[in-house]
Amino acid sequence: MVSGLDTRYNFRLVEKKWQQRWEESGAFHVTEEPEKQKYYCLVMFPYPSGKLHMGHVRNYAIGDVLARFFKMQGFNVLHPMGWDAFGLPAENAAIKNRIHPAKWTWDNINSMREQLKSLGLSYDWSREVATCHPDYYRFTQWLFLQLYHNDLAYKKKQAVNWCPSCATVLANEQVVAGCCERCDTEVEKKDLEQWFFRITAYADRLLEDLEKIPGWPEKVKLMQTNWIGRSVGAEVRFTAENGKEIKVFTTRPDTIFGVTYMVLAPEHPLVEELIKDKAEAGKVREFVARAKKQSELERTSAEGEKEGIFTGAYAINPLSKEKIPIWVANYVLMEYGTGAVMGVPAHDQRDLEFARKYNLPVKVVIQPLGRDLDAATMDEAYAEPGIMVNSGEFDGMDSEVARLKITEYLKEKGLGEETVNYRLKDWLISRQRYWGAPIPIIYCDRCGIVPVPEKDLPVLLPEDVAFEPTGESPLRKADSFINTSCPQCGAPARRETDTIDTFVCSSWYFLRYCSPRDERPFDPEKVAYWMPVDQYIGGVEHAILHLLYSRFITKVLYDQKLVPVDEPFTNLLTQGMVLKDGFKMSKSKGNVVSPEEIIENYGADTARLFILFAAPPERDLDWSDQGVEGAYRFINRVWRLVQRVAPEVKEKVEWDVASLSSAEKDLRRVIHRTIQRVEDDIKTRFNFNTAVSAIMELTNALYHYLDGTDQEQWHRGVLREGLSSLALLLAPFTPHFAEELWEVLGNKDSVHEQQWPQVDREALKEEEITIVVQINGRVRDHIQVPVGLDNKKLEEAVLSQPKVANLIQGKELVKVICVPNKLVNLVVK
RNA sequence: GCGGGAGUGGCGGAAUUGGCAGACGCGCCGGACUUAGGAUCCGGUGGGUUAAACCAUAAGGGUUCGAGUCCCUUCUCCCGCACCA
Repeated sequence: MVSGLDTRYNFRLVEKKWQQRWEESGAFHVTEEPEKQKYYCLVMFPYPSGKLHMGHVRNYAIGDVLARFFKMQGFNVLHPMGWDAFGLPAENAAIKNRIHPAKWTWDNINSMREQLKSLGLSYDWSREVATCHPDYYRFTQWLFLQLYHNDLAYKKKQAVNWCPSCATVLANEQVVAGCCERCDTEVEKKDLEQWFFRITAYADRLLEDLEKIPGWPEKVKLMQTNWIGRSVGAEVRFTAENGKEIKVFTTRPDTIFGVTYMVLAPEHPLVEELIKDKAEAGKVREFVARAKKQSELERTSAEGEKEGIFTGAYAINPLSKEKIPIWVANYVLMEYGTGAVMGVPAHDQRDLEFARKYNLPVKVVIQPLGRDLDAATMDEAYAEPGIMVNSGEFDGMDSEVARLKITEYLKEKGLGEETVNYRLKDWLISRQRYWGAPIPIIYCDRCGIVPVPEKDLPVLLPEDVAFEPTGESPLRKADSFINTSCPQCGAPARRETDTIDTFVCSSWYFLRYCSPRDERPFDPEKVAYWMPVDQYIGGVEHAILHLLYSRFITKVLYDQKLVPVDEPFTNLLTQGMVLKDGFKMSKSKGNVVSPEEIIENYGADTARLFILFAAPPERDLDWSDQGVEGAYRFINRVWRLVQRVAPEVKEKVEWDVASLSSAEKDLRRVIHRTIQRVEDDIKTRFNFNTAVSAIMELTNALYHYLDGTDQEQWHRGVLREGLSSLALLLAPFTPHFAEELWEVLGNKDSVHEQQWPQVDREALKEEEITIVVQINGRVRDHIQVPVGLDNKKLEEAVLSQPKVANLIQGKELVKVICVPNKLVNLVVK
C-alpha cells in the first residue's frame, strides 16, 4: 500500500518477527497442570482443500481471541488444530489430475498449515492430527470395533441413499432435500447390504441430555430435537379379512373410532398377500411399481398430490368392529412407524384430503366445545382436543383422557400398546470409496463376519491402486488388499472393501488432541484433565451431522467407561457466514476475497480485527473492503499514539491517586471502564465487535488527553497505565501488534504471558453524574449532581432549575419519578 | 404447512435489567497541516427547522410516568424440518 516516510506500522516485518519468536520459544505448547484450571478451546478442524477461505479466518480468529484471553486470565489453555483429511475431493482430484489422494491431501495440508501460521493463531502445533494418518485412522478403526463388540455396529440390507455422482451411499443426514449434500445430485434408492451404527439406541439420551448443555444455542438444540423426532403414541393391530395382522402407529389413539380406511406404503410386505386373489391385483401392482419408481424427492414433496388405490381388501377396526377398506398410497413411508397408517379424515388434514379425493367416508369422533362438526361438509380436519362422540364406552370423555384410556384398553385386550417412534434412523457408515479408513472386517467362508483383532490395526489403505473414472472404488480391485486370511481359522478370507464415513473420523478427534501421540486411542488421564471441550466454535451447518454424531460417540465411550464425560462440548458458538455483497463467496459468482491477499496487503492483525469488529460472531458478516481499511487505519492510529508517548513512559513512576487532576481521573475512569467492558464482552457475551469498539474509544480518549494537555503536564504514570492497558486489551485481537507495542513500551517479556489487567474499582467511581430530566417522558434538560444523591434532594435539584421551572410553569405537577443516578421524570398536566 | 430467528441512519452495527435511540467504524461534508493529499489531525453528520417544536427503531394497536426493548395484530426477509401418521 502507501509506503511511508511517515510512521506507518510495518506489519510485514512485525508479524513475521513475532511468529518466529512464538515458534522458537514454544509459546503455545501446553501440558497438563493439575493445579491450574484448564480451558479447552476448540475450533472445528478444516477439510484440507488447499485454500483457506474467509469463513476459516473468522472461525479461527474467534477461537484465538478466546484462547489468548483465557490464557491471560490464568487458565491452562488447550488450543489445538488438525485436519479432517479423508474425503471425496482428494479422490476426485486423483481421477482428474492423476495425483494420488494421499499426495494431494498432504500437499494441501502443508500449504494450509502455512496459511494458518501466517494468521498468528496460538495453536499448539505439536498436537496436530490428520485423520488420514495411519496413526489416527488406526483408532478410528478401533472405535468401529468398540461399537461392533457392543452390538452398536451391524450390517444389514436396506434401501439406502445412493448418490450416482459420488458413486457411494449416504447417511440420511447427508441427504438435503432429496439431494446429495456434497454435490447436489438427486439421490436414488438402492437395496444394498451396508454397515450401520445403532445411534437409535441412544435416541432418548441424545434428546434428554440436551438439557445438560445449556451452553448450546437453543436453535441447534431444537434442530437436534426435531431431527431425533421422538413421538409417543400407540401401535394398534388391525386384522385383515384373511386373518393377517396389520400394525399401524398412531399418536392419536383417541381417534380410532373415527377410522374409515387404512393405508399401506407401496413397499409394505403385506400388499402382495392382500391383493393376490382380488380383481384389483393388476392395477395395484402397477401402482406400486410406479410409486417405487418415483424419486424420493417426488414422493416426499409436501406439494405432491396424494395418490392411492384401493386394494380390494378390508380390515376390521379393532374398537368399532367396523369393516374398513385397505388402500395403498404414495404418501405413506415404509421407513417410518410400521409403514401403515389408519385414516381418520375428520381429525387429520392429510387424511381428510385423501378421503375427499377418493370419496371415502368421514366420521366425527371428537367434538370441539361450542360448535358441532359436520362430517359431510367439513373441509378442515379438527385435530384439537374435545369431547368424545361416536366412540362407544368412551363417549363424553375428554379426548386427552380418552387417549390414555384407549391405550390402556388396547393393551388389556391385546390389541396394541404404547410405543415411541423416532425419525432418527441408524447411521449408515459404509462408503464405497477409497480415501477413507477401511472398515476393519474380514469375511471368512467358514466363520462369517470376523472383526480384525485390535493388535492387527491399522488395516492400512493400499497405496498402489488405480484410479479410474468409472467412479468405482479402487479397493474393489485391489486383490492384495482384499485377499487375506481369517483371524479365527486361518483360512483364506476377504477384506471388507468399504471405508468408514468421514463423519466417524471427526466424531472423536477432540479426544485424540488430548494425547495425540499416544499408543492408545487416548490417554485416559489426559482426557480426564482436558475434557469436556469448554468452548467449541464452528459453522451452524454442522448443527445436526457432526454435532449429533460426536455426542453419540462420546456417550458410547462413556458407557464403556473409556471417557469420563457423556457430553463432549460444554459451550457451543455457531458463527455466521462470511458474505460478499450479500452473497456467499463463490468462484462462479466471482466475489471471492482471498485471505492470502488481505494478509499480504494489510497484515493478519488487520484481517482479524476487521472480521471481529464488523459483526457479532453469530451473525452473517458482509465483507467490506472499506471496513478493512478502517481496521488498518485504527492499528496505525494506535501505533502513532504509542510512538508519540512511549519515550516518555518507559520508566515506571510512583504516583498517588489523590494528586490526580480531574482530567487524569477521567482518563483513568475510561481506562478501567474499558478493561471491564472488554473483559465482559469477551467472556460472557462473545461480542467481540463491541469489545473492539470499546478499545477504539479508549484510544480516542488517550488522544484527547494528550491533545488537551501540555506535554510537560502529561501524567507519565496514568499514560503508562493507559498504554499498557491498550496493549494488553489488544493482545487477543491483534496479537503481533500487541507484542510490538508491549516491546516498544519497554517490556522484555511477551504480552501474552501477562495477566489480564485488573479493574481498579476506585478509578471507576464518579463524584458527579449527569441526570436526564424528562417532562412527561420527553428529555428536556440535563443536570450535574453529586453521585448517590437521594430522591428527595434530586427532585429538589431538578425543580430548582430555571429551565425546568419555566417549562412546567402554570401546570400541575402530578407525579415525580426518580431513578437514582440516572433520570428524573416530571409528570405534569 | 410447522418450528426458530431477524427487521434500527446512506452502510456495518450499538443500546447488557423498560430509563438520553443511533456508541464504535465506514461513507459523506467542512476545516487545519501541506507543493500536493487517496496520509494525518480536528469538527460536523437520522429527518425536519433560521432556531425550536415536532417526527423517527418494518406497519398498526396496547400496557407504562417512560417502549427499539413487554403484550396483541399484520407485513417482509433469512434459517431449519418438510406428507413422520
